[in-house]
Amino acid sequence: MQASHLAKRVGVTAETVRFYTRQGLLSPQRNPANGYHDYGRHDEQQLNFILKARTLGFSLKEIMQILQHAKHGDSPCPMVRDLLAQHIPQVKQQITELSTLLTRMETALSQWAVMPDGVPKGDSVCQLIDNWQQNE
Amino acid sequence: MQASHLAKRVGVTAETVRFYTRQGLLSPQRNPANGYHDYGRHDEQQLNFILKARTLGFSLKEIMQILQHAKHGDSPCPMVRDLLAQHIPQVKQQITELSTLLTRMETALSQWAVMPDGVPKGDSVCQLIDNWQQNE
DNA sequence: TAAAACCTAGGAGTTACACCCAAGTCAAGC
DNA sequence: GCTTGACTTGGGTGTAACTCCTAGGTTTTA
Repeated sequence: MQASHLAKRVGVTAETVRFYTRQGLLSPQRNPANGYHDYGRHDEQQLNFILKARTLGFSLKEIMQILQHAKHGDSPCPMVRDLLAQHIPQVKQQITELSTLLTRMETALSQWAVMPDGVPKGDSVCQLIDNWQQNE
Repeated sequence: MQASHLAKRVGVTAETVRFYTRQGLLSPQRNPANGYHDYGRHDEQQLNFILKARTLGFSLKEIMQILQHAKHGDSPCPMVRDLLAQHIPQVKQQITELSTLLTRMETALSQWAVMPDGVPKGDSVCQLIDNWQQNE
């Protein structure tokens, strides 16, 4: 199976398949006739694994480690649990930060609604921002 | 004023000051004696502007455009309002995506609590992920 | 005077791809 | 047999906002 064929089957671009291959996340055999990558059932399974792991927030680097663990015959499951447990507070943190940012943005926009535009003068660039106070 | 001095005054690292300078966001004069950057009151004002804009979610590229607008003598305020208004739905979208991810992660973790670790066999890498269903 | 602490320009590393390139391959139609 | 189009390959670039590092020059301090 060629890269684009596998890509279509699992619903990603051929670029992504080639990228994962270059990164060593997929290790297809070669077609000796032309040197093309030859993806098989195992590669498709592994690609699906990668995509599910991505959906759960694992990075490619982490997925690589999981795959290598598994190739050694070790159960990667404890590592997978640990990583996921570590990710959760990080995602919460990101959500908190973005929520704070959103509030800040909405507050600023509503404050600016009643402020006039100004022409830059002196060291002032934009009075909306220059005079904006970070009151949280 | 040297980079590290300005950096301390506004509360960023000297690296950041140098980075902004290289990017053209700051344009300090030069000390003719040694070729060092010489930051003045205007640069400090502009750096504070950049940092406030960053706090409001503006990218360096956008800040660059705002600064260039202002340098032309045009009021950047309408652009600033527009950009901020455009950013708000994007941030909301990010929050939504992260919240979905968080739910997915927490659901998986709790489901996995009652599943045993498995040793990789056949084309299976990690049964936790392999058998994980994306039911949302 | 020598070490410590600064400065400079430039390049690399971070993430997960997307896009582009030149060169080779292959199936189809004429 | 030949062209055309669609594929493949490896390798390189670009993305955001820095941080870190290098090599070489400068300034300050003991």
